[in-house]
This record gives sequence, structure tokens and C-alpha cells, in this order.
Amino acid sequence: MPTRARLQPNTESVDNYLKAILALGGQQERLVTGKELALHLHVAPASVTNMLQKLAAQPEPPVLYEIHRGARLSVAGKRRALEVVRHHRLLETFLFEVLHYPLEEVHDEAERLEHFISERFEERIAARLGHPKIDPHGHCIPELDGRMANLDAVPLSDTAGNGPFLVESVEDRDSHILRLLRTSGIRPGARLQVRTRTAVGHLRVTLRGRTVHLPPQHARAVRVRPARSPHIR
Amino acid sequence: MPTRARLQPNTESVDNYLKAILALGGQQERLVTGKELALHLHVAPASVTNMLQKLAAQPEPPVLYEIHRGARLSVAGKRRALEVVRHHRLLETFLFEVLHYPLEEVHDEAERLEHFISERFEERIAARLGHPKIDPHGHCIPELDGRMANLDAVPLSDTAGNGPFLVESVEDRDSHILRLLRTSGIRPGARLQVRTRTAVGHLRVTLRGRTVHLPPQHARAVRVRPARSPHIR
DNA sequence: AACCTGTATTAGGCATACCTAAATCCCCCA
DNA sequence: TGGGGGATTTAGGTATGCCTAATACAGGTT
Repeated sequence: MPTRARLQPNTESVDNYLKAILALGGQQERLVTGKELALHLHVAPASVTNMLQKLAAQPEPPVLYEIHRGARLSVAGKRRALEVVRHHRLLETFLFEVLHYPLEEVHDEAERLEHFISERFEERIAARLGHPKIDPHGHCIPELDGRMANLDAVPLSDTAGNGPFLVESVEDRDSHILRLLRTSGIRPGARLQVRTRTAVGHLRVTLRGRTVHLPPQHARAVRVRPARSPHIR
Repeated sequence: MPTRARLQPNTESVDNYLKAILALGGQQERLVTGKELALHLHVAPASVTNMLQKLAAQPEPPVLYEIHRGARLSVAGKRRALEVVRHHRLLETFLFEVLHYPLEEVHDEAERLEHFISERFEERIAARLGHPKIDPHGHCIPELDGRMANLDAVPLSDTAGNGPFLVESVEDRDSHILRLLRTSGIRPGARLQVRTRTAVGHLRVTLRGRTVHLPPQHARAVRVRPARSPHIR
């Protein structure tokens, strides 16, 4: 019998591609280029082309692929990507809340385990945690049905005024930055004000009376929204 | 540059071979044949030969391979195998105690996850569980240094007298049998007596006043030791 | 309209870890 | 001691998922 394109391969690798397309496509779900994916996933561009072609050729393609232009998720692909994100963020919450991991270490562990936990595991840790909506970095946890709240926060680097701002989330992929942010007190729920901004994007901010210097890369890792009243949270 | 045999591949597959050799070799660590491994791992005998040759050819071979005779673990291989078993049994305990899995479901989940958890994860769940020595099936959990207590229990199918016996452990690989045993009350710590034995190995046992019929396959899955006094647990 | 540059694709390979089918080996038994 | 039969090994092949190098394309610039 001929081996034709498999239904639902759903390997670790495939899941990572889907997650990357979800993350890079943004809320408007624009086409994601091969180069972006290659950078994000640390693989060669040729590998991305290969994988996208393979995925798009499946009976129920998880990605829609426009040659030479890029890819975006199909409905099925988005569902799967959100499922993986749900696994990831529930695991992060679990590692943080139950196993008391330092915040900057939860990402890597969750990144590995997210591909291998069963639905039962997912369900049990969700129950154990009281079905949380937000992970310890401040990111939304997709619901079981794939719904996910859209947060309106923007990177601190993209803000205009001086605030005050409320930290909504911190980027989790770079544990080094994350550790520095944590030890500076910059974590979800923190309230801060911008003191100075340089032309090249360095910021000086204050929170809880302390002054912290943030290079552009760090400012980009912090998402904030305007703080309406003092002492929220 | 030439690709020579890699040091420490330590893939999921390799770990499974090491674990299988550990399990099948028994306490006396006898040679394990290719056929045994093939059956245990559900792969073709030729695949086993391939893998054993590859492992034995490494700079620090985890297995010692005697051509046409079989394989056993080197010191390094045994260390790794025990590490994986430790992961497995800690995970089982964790799933059972913290996430309240049904006993017969912990094995499959642990089997998948054991290969991917970090040392930190291992350490944290061990701490969380109070550094347990026994998993929920009654199996010993190897210590961090690779030491593991040798239990002296024997399969119920191999016993002679009528008991009473104390159930020390139940086999975890067959969830079907395990569920039946559990619903019959046959679990670690249970006390039972043999009523009748047929020539082909069927047993009738009583525990807590109930009578249970055990086909040979089930009797083999229960390890017991003589109960000295009533109500030990 | 041709070019140029960076991006994308194709072509050809490698490593892992399986498989089947065809030899080959070991050892027990007649 | 010479088969025979089961186990083992070799040979050759598949699928995944990555790689590099070479080629093709797209879209802005002259």
C-alpha cells in the first residue's frame, strides 16, 4: 500500500512550527515568512520550506501556505497551536505555583513537557490550579475550547507617556532578561513610571521607590497598560 | 570532519533499551537476549541487534554486548537506567498522590514523561512527596546515588503454601489487569490467603472476606511475601 | 525594462530508529 | 557428528527532520 501524506502527525516538531506561526502572526494572523520562522525556531530556511510544504500538503492541512509569500494557520492548525499554548502555560503555572520553580526557569521545562502530557494531565493540573486564566508571566491561558482573551497591553518600549503603567506580562523566552526583571521587581502587577527615555530606547523607570535602568531589549520584554488609579493590585 | 560514535546520546529510545535490560536482567544481571528485548520493547529483533551494536560501540558503552549471546548493562548504563527508573517511579507517585490519577493510569503517563523531565523537576517532586521510597505499585524508587533496595517478594504464582501473604507490589505495565486487581482490592499492603490452586495455575484467594479468582497471568502480576502477623500494613 | 539583492526553493545528504527479507550462526538432538 | 530449527545478524529500505549548496524568484531601483 502506498504511503500517502499522514493525517495528523502532531509531532513535537510540527507543534513547534504551529506555535511559532501563531505567535509570529500576531492578532491579525498575517502571513509569517519562512525567514521569521527560521529565526524563531533556530532552523535553516530550507528546513522551514520543507516543513511548510509537507504540512500544507496534508489532507487536513494545519497551515495554509502561499508559495514565496509565507504561511498562516488553518482553523485546525490554530486549534492545535492553542492547545499546545494551553499546555505550555498551564505547565508554567503549575511549575511556579506547585513546584515553586523560579519564574525564569518555568519556560524551558514547560517547553519540553508541553508536547508529551496527556489530556488527562492537562485537565488535572488545571483543576489543581483552580482553572487559572493567567500564567505567572502574565500571559493568557487559552480555554479548552480554544478561546483566548486578547490582552491590550503594549511593550513598554512602544509607550509614549510617562505612565504610571501597570505591568501586565513579561516575555518568557529569555531567562536571563527575565531574571534581571524579576530581581528588579518588574513582574506582572507591578506599577511603574517612566522617568527618562533616550533616543536609542534606553529607559529609566521607577517602581516602589526604586529606580531601574532598562536597555531597549528589556523594555521590549515588558508589556504594560496605563494604570488608572494608584495601588491597583 | 568525520562523524564518529557520539558520546551519551541518551535519547528516549536508548533510555528504553537500558531500562528494559535492567528489568529483564533481574537481580543477578544476567545476559538479556535480543528476542526478549524485542518482545519487551515491541520492536523487531533486527532493530535490537542494531541498537545494541551501536550502544556497545560507543566510547563509554552503556551496554556490554556479547555477540549471539545477549547484552547486559555497564556500570554507566546501569546508572542511567536507574536514573530513568527513578524518574518513572517518582512521576508515578506524583501522579497518584498529587494529581489523583487512578492507579492503572499512572504508568503510561510516567513512561512518556520520564524521558523529558529535568533534574530540577525530579528534585522538586521528590521534595514535594517527602522523598518517597516506594511508588504506588509497591516498587522501590532508586535513590539519587543509584542505590535501590532489593525487595524479597515473589510472584504469587510462584508461592507454595496458602499464606497468609502480604501484597508487596503489583505489575504496572498492563493497565487492564491492574484495574481488575485494584477493584478486587489487591493492592500493595493487602493481606490475602490462597484457597485453591489448579494445575494450570488458576488461583482462588480471599482477602477482607471476599473471594477472588485469579487467572495465571494475574497471579504473576502480584508479588507477595509471607505475612507474619495479621494486620501488618 | 533590466538588474540586483535578499528570500525562497530545490537538490542532495546525514542521523536516528525503525522495518522486512535473506543469510548465518549456535546448539541440541538424533 | 551432522542436521535442523530457532535466534541472531546482515543487507537494504522507509520516514522524520534536520543540514548545506546551488538555483530560482520577487519586488524595488535605476
